[in-house]
Amino acid sequence: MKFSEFNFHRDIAKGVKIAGFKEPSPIQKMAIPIIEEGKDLVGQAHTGTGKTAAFGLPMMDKLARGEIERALVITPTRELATQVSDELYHLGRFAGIRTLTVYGGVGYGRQIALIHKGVQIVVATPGRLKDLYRKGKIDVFNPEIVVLDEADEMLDMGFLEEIKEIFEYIPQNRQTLLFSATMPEPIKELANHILYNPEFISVIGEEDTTNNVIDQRYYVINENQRDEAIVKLLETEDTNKCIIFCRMKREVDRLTEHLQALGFNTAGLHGDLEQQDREVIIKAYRRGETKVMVATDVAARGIDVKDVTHVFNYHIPFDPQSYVHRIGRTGRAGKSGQAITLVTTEEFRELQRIQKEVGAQMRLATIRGGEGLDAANLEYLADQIRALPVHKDAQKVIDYMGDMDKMLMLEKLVSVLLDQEEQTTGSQIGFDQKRVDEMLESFESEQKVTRNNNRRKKRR
DNA sequence: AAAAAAT
Repeated sequence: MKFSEFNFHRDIAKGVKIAGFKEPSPIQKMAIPIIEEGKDLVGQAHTGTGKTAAFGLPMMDKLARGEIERALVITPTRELATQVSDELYHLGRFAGIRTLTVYGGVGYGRQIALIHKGVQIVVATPGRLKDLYRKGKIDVFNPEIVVLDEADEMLDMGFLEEIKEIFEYIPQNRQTLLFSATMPEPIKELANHILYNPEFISVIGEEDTTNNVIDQRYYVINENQRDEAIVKLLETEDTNKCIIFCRMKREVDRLTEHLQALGFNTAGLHGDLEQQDREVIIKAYRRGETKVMVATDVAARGIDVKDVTHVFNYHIPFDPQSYVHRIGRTGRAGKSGQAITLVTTEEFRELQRIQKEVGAQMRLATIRGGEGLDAANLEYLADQIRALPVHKDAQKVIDYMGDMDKMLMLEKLVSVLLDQEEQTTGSQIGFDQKRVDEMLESFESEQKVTRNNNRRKKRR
């Protein structure tokens, strides 16, 4: 199937052609005819499926034909609003579609003036939009199509009340489209409330980014080894662009400075920065002028940057859902990606919760050349081994190895065991004695180095 | 408790 079969207005078709679009994606094939028909729609889809064009093209087609005069798109974050707005501008520029982005952190005057001047598409975040409607500043903006983008994210971020209020200001006589990656109960309820007799489409599963293309690893470290581990990983991994996620803004600032001091091409991003600065930083990152972005969860959702090879979780996120969104910044557009999480033994339960709750497939790994960094806690590793079906044999090995210096050895054993456990489903696992002997041998040679390193650290 | 989003 080709885009020409949709019979878009010639100026819209030109935008599609210049953008280099050839074959419509699954969601575009399904959504475009429904939207053209004027029906309400619930679309279940992740970012990166071609969602923006799926609603943007039929919407702008109707604008170009003069069938409608105004459309509204609501997105959860400012960055996403900018991104959607840019894409719509590029697709619709030959039809002269006037698009405006509306969000907080910038002046009111320009936004209000442009709306009164007659923009056709407003892409907005909930807070400022609600503010403008409530103050009666944009009574004139009565959209005939309304798109709720990433509705579940808005729910997660607590915008549901804002959304409901916004819909009180919008005429009932409209076409409403709701997109969401997941369909929790409150979203279904919202859909019932604001949509009329909608069609449902879903493209979940066709591009399951959580498990297929993203290789997910975790490293066990001590709390004070996070910086050291990140630096080592940046040095040893084959990275192009990468994102390091922290939990707190001041952590972002500190780590950014630290990495910059070490000569990494790094920028920090969080919500306390001026909106203008945020955009400059993202643009530079998009262009590849900065390679390492250190960020809070402000960058976890929706942002679509090409060629992000690695996502690092400096800390595991507070919210398990956030893990999925974070790692979804890599492995986009059919490319593979690496998701690496640093975790202390204290956080291990939380990591398991994430694995369970979102079905993430992570494996334990070791940092190349990072002796003394990985699996620095013997107790944790011993527990891991004890939890395995081979428990009895494992205990023998632990006893045999005895002291703390052998943690590297243990860690390797755990890796092997976990691998084995994966491969042999259901059956009892025994130690591969030959493999153990091999590892013991190689360990003997590494032991001295490790011991010396540990001693040096203790003295400090 | 964090961060996001209105100020």
